[in-house]
Amino acid sequence: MAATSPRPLAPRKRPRQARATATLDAIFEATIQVLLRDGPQRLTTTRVAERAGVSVGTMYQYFAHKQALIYTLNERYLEALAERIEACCAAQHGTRANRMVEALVECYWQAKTERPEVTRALYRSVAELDNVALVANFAARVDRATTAMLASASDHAPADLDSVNRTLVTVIFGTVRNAFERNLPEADTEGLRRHLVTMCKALLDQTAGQSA
Amino acid sequence: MAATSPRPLAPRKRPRQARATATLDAIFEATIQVLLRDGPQRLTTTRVAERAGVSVGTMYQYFAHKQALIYTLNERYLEALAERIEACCAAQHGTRANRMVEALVECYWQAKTERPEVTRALYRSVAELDNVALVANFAARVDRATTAMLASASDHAPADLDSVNRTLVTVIFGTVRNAFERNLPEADTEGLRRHLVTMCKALLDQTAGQSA
Amino acid sequence: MAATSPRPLAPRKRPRQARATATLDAIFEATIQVLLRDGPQRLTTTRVAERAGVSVGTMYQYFAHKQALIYTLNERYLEALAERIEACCAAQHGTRANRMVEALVECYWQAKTERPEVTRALYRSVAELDNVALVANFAARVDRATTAMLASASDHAPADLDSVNRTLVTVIFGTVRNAFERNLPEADTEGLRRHLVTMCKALLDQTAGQSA
Amino acid sequence: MAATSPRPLAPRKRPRQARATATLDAIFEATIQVLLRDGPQRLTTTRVAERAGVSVGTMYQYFAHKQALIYTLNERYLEALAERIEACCAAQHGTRANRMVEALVECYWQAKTERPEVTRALYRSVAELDNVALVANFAARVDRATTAMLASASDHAPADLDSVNRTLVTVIFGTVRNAFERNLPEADTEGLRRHLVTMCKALLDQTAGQSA
DNA sequence: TATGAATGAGAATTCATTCAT
DNA sequence: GATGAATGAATTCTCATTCAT
Repeated sequence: MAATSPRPLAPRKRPRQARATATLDAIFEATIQVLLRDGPQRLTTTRVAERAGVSVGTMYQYFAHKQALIYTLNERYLEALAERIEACCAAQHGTRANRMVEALVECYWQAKTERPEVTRALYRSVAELDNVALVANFAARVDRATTAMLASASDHAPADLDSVNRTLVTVIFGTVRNAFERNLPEADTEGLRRHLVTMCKALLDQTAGQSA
Repeated sequence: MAATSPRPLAPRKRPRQARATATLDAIFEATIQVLLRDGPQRLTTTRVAERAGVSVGTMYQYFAHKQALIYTLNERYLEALAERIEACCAAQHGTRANRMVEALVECYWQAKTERPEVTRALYRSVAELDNVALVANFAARVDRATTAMLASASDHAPADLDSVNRTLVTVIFGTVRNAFERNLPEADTEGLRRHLVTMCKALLDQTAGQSA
Repeated sequence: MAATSPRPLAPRKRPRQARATATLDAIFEATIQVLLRDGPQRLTTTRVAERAGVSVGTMYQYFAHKQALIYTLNERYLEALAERIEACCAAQHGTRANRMVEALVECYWQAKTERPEVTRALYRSVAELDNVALVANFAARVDRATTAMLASASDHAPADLDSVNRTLVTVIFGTVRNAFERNLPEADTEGLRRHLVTMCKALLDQTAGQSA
Repeated sequence: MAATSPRPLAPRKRPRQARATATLDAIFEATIQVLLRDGPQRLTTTRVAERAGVSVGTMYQYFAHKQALIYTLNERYLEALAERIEACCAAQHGTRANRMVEALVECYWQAKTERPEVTRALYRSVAELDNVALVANFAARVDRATTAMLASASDHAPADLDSVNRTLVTVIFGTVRNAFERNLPEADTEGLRRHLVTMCKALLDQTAGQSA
């Protein structure tokens, strides 16, 4: 593909027609399928196109190069995830901190577990690209949402809100990822999640400046 | 995940001569260097060989294929890490649970942070291969060590030791990984770590069956 | 024999466009040329592609691997040869057995001698692959054709048709191959052929059950 | 190996000690085994050495290069075969032509069938090298022996001895080879052989100038 | 003399990308 | 626009041969 450097990672065209959207969706879905079936090594443009039922040429109408495809796929996924988290946070505004943490864990866990293979596939594909910007951007968005949520807690005002927030997010996201990596059985997963909530609440308790 | 064909991943020959051991070490080190400098995409056998100062042919005397190289590299790393954790756990036998957790976090954090670029490089390279077995093996070893440690605690006997142990390990390892992924600045890292210890201790407190 | 792994030997894609058919033909012809010029040892994919005036990549669009190319080349050749023999046999239906044998020797000899270098090249290339299936298939087809022909002879009904047929085919084909291997001069070839016919007729005579 | 051209194909040293002879034998036997197990494509010096229980280095003490090994192997085999045929011919001196032909077929068939896999392996390996000289030399030797035998027949003097002899040899050798290639079952083999003898005798009959 | 580690040219194969139809 | 054949640089991997020990 056009080897201009730095290469634009966004999709070439914004879909205007329904047909284009359908094609894009098919391509994204195909990418995930290939990732799952063949692994990141065998994720080739040809395979994706074939699976998506379009020609390679068509794929190149939508993505200037392969990296752009993977990038956009992850971007899309993180975008949806971020929105979900934002919604969850917004919904908890003004409630008690404990409920907030419960909701956050629930929301994230749920989002990751709905289509576990997809989660797994994307975890692997991210290693393919220079994802620093992507992840940083996602993290910033999430931080903003969770911080705002926590700040609105009716019963809690930690001494260092940012720090506590960062810990919560890092611990929750990291734990979920590790659980995936270890391939924990369903049974163990449930206990882990309860423990995780417990631990988060404990952090809130111990970092509470003064109750409101 | 990836349907890697059942190719043997172990190294082809065990080094018999001193020269061979040196060669092997050079190859491993070179792999890490290339991984750091060029990223997993540009990790080619030629590049590794060149950097290691040997010929490609030599590399293939020791590794049946590229995957085997990456696999063995990770295996080696996890082996060393496991040993370190085992030593740490052994050293804490019989102490109080709180100290144990502190030591575990300290040990793991330290191990990962000593050569952060290496850690990062390996985190990325491991996505290249079918690492289920590798990770499972490492996890089992660590679980054994930490469980034994916790069971020996002078002041603590959780109702469900295995479950608590699993949570602790998952949360600690996951948090560290996520911290790496988010590329947290040194300053924030310190606070995160203190929080993590706090949370782990809290879990121990709340799951204590009866004090000894 | 050789434990060739069960890789599909059929061509990867059937040509759909005229361009593709031309490409395929060029590749086959180039393979024969390289085989003749450089021998089976120097039959490399690069050389074939170059000679065919296409890129290596193109070759790999049509053949999954080098073996498949050689296999298909031989298959094609044997296919044509079988058709020729079948036509010859069909043309002799109902004639006298002696004429049949004459025709068969003539037909086979002719087919092999038209482009002797090609014949020689293929005899050598076939050693490269696990040709059991190929040869068996060809043999079965030929056996069917010659048996049917002999069975229709107006003047002859051997006690054991199958056995006689097998001998005739084996002797004729084997003799021709050996003549090639010994690199017999044109002059000697003529006599050999006459003798061969004589011998085949003699076999018919001596195995005749009863004349019709 | 030393790339002098034309390269000497004979073994580097004539074995003087028992040890050397044993090593040579092991190498030859290993070559055949590898040929059978892995096919001519995978016949590598390393594999042969390993199978023979010697180092590659040692192999290169005996053969200047791989071609020399294969060449010598075939040479050895053809040498033994020629000797056998010569002995057989000598033993038939002065007998009747029919007996001669019977003996020749019997002898050749026997020699090829004793270790059929070896025969098969060598048939394939010959394609690897420029065997014209080798085969020509063998053919000449055999021709001399069989011609001399036939010339001594008590009951037969063909008009054109050379021509008849050539035919006999070509037909017999070719038929046997083809039988191998077709992988004929034991049962069919027996009938084929009887037919072959019949045909050879018929040729003698029909080319007899005058009985002695 | 024997060994087997090292070599590196050369072969097979892959795959992102282009472009004529 | 869409297609898919063609491209060829880049990559993996092989193996005959050498040479220090």
